[in-house]
Amino acid sequence: MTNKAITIIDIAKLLGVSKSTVSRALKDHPDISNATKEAVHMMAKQLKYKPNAVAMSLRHKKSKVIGLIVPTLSPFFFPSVIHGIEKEVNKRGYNLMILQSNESYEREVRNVDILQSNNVEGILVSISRKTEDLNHFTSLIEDNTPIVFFDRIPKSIQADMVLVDDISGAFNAVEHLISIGKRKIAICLGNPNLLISSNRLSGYKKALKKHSIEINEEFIITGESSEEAEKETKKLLELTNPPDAILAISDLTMSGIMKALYAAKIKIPEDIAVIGFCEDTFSQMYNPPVSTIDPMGVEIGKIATERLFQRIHENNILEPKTINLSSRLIIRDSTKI
Amino acid sequence: MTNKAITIIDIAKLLGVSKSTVSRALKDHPDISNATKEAVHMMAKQLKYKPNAVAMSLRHKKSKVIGLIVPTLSPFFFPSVIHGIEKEVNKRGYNLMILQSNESYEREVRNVDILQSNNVEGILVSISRKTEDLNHFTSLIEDNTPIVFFDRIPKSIQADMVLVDDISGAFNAVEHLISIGKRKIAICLGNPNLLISSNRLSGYKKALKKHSIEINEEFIITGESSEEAEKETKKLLELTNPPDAILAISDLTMSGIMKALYAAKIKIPEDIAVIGFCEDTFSQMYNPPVSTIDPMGVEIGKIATERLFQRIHENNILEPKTINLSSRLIIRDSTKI
DNA sequence: TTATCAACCGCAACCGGTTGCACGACCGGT
DNA sequence: ACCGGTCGTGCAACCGGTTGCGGTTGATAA
Repeated sequence: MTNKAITIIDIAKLLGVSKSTVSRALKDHPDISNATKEAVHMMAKQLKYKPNAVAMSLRHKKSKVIGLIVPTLSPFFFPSVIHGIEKEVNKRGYNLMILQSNESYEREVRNVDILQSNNVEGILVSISRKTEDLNHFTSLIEDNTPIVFFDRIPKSIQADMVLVDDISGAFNAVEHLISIGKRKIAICLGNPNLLISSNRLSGYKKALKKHSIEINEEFIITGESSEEAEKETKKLLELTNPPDAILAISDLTMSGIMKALYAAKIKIPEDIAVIGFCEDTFSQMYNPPVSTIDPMGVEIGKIATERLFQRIHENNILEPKTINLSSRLIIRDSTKI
Repeated sequence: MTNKAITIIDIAKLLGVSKSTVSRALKDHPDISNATKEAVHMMAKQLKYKPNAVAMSLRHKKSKVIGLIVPTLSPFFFPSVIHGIEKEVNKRGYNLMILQSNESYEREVRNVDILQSNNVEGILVSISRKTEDLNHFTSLIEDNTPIVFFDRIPKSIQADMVLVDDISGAFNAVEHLISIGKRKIAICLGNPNLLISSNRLSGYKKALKKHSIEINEEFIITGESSEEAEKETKKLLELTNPPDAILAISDLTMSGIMKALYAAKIKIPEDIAVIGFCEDTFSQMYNPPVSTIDPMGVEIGKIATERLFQRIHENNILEPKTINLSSRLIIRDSTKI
């Protein structure tokens, strides 16, 4: 937009009418005669007039923009969520402004400011690992800005939340492993600060308890990166009594686990069955394709966005609600005995 | 922002000064006395004043927003690019508005309009498959809007382009396969409308020619989806004289190829070596990890954004330039004999 | 002829900042 | 006492639209 863009004033001058007339004509206001309307529309088309969204945003305090804050854009989960969000946002004629917090509290606060400054009509957030203080969000809520948290949700705040039921997800995965005859079931966790870690762990424990399987602390390992997961898995394999199944908490850890198993020439699922919380696309890339409790990134994005627009359209007077998507267990060869 | 936000007028009233004074005080204008400045800053902090980016954008015709149009947000390539872009954009205090064309020409045109309407200061584009007519871009360029095309570039337009050298990438991949003793080399293409398909194919042919290997049309297959690639690969394997190496043109095709090879219990790389244009993260998920000509999504995003800011800062008077990143050949077990 | 009333359109304020210019106060020098 | 120059601040226009209200015109009714 470095060059001068066409404005309604240009049209008005050329047509010898006032800019208010042009404005009204362009939106078919009944006050304007058909002749004038047609002339204005013609001229607008001819000059390739494009309404200035910024000016309208200033006037209406409505920007038609939704803000999104994610901790990271690295694979695998958040890009999928964005995929789901963008579709819904676009469908409604809105646009998406994406900001990354990079797992930094300060950046997150700054990002909230930026979105406010830009008059976004609603905000979708997955909070950073470092975020403890929630003032930047509570003041947003007090300002009456529609907001929906997803996946990485704050523990104590009155607002909409969208997440998958990780506890039952892990529970089902472990029960599935038990159902195919596995009893020495390991779990590889990710970052312990994340709610998903503790939730999935508790689902894991719950399932073992139900089936009277003792919890073996040696089977609970942590791998925040693929490399770490690989290393820890190798240690698992060296145990005098190694596991016969592994539950991976994320795509990243799954990747490390599979590398370790490949390297050790473990037979999957005969020797060790494998299941993980993997986005569907990626879970099929392994050999064998791995069973998965779909983290449903795309769906989360979709549902969170739908809820946000509900808020926007109903003037933000809805009661805060937590939407718990039940996760989908997809069984593939890695757990088919 | 449903509630009334604090404006400089609020500050002005409370302090009994004019809004111009507040405006100048907030940006440390030398005309304003220190006493006034301090008072204003105090009050601003106290009221949690946030400047209205929309108003400033309207005044300055500068929005601090970069627009991005991609054909799709589905894995694998474009999310990586966005990862690279967002980092650079954010580093410079700008924000990113992301639009998807969904491979539709009409949506692409609409998206260009939207970005113009929002006064974005620059645009990054990877064009849709359907795009033949380029008027929406040429008029942008005539309007003097900084623009950089990446990856999916239009054939005839005077503008900056960023892409990886696919021809030499494919060439090097094939030479690498030859160097490990393979001569019956197949290639699995993707959408034939894409420049990357024809470029990578021509690199493939060039390498074969150089080493006096006859081109076998049976070895040139097409799989736009993973499933299609899988099916076509199976057909390859049933040939009386099947290939001893396969070059995959994308993550998606690689996924299908590997599935077919797994199913047929082909030994990789002994029976068939495999190499593909895969994002690094994903290429390591296979068993064995596959060699790859890194499509360098993140880097493309980074370089394209850097170039765009160069344009923005130098008033868009640069000569159009095509930046050809040379691709990186990463050798992993799938081609290690 | 004059009051009435649509139909059609323009004026001006507004959204929240920025900025050129003018203005008043105060100073020192002559 | 008068002039010139700083210093600090306010006025008002501007960015590009929107909109309440009021004005003009012509036709129709009284």
